[in-house]
Amino acid sequence: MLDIKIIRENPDLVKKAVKDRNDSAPVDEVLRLDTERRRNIGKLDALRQERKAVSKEREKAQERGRALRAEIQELEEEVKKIDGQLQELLLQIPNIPQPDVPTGKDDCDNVTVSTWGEPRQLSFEAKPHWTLGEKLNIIDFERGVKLSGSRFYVLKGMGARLQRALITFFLDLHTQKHGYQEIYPPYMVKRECMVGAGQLPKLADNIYHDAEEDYWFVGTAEIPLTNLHRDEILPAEELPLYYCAYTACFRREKMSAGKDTRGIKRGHQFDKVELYKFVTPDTSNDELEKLLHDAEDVCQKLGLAYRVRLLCIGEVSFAANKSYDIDVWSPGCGEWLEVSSCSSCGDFQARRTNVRYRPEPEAKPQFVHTLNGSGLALPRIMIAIMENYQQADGSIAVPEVLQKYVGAKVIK
RNA sequence: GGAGAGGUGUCCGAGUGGUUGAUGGUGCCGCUCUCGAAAAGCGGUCUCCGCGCAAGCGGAGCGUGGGUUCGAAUCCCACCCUCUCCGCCA
Repeated sequence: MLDIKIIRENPDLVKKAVKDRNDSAPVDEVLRLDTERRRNIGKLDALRQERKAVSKEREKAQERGRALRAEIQELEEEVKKIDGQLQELLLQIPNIPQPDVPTGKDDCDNVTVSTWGEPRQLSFEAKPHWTLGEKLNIIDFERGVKLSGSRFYVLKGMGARLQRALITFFLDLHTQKHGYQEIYPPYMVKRECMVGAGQLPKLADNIYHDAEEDYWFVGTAEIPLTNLHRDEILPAEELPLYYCAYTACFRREKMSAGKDTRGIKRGHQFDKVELYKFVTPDTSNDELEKLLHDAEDVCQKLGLAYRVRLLCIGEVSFAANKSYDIDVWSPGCGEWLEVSSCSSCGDFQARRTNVRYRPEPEAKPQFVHTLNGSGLALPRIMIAIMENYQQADGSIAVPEVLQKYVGAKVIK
């Protein structure tokens, strides 16, 4: 959520951001309601002031009191209505991109800012992971479909083991080497958490939801982590806070119907280790770079070639003001796989969740800045490992850092 | 799910219709005292909204949302959460 004052004072800046994102958020309507709201609050406060004075005179002024009550109630309802509308619209306005975010509308306009390693050349014809997975009997697509339908699969034996090894490896690396605290959050959260993280109201179509209890299934650990300190004023000395969390992630993938239906690249359920930071505003730019490096480090330790892309405005997600993607090359399916997306959200999420800190002991509380990044997404990295480390006989060599976690040097 | 108890400021804990943002203690900050520290004393110390360049002025907030009243932390209704016991269960 943006500061209403910023919208009030820089309407053109906000409108440009909305337009560049191909969004249609109603900025003018927000401005109109804001004016309306302030006018009514002025009136209301004056009436309440009078009520206070009148009520002190006890029985003497009951008649005036009754009239005031009616007037106040009417105005209160009006203000409440306007407030509700304003709030609803405010929640629809996306974050304003940072100045160094390139213009553009799709993948083609993203800018590759760095690369690491050489895309692997195999001396034989690379097989896609779905072929390798079935041959090795570590991914069972048929039974996944039998249990839950399309976009589900079952990991078996060393497949399940490899995934578990990766999760543990990621968490160990981030907690022991990068300074993150491990969190195990709920996978289902309240509606207000979805709103806080910026998933609702906009992305409702893509979220699984239990209507009876109004629980919402997380599509990323970013959601519970964003809400971890909801309505808190954090002591300045506790910042920055670095958290990492492993969770399952659930996504309806309605927007991507028919896309990536083969293999394990895009399922309704997948696992991910997420990195999340609460920081002071002056440090958030540096923190984004550090976050990116922490995610890159995982790829490097796994020996996977990758490129880092700075996303253009059209590709930056609703709550973010700047994002980098990490794409890993995978020779089997022959594509760059997005294994991580690292974003800075400024105070956008902190406003929605009301997370603040006090810069100085007596100072007024200020909103913190938040950042998030995958570290990393499991299915994509599984694909990359299987396809990059495949051998001519169809077996898969286990990257050295993973061997102690997997308990084997080769999956065959 | 059933029965009971309870939700007030950093925390503890008063307050059951009328200057109560809210007694008191505690914590925190400043000052006094001291060679220094402790103790003691004095003062300050919540958040949000509106108006204002600012100083400041006004409004709102006692789990949440409604209601009664000239006036509600205090009365009424609904819901949420915590604790204890019972039931059920990984």
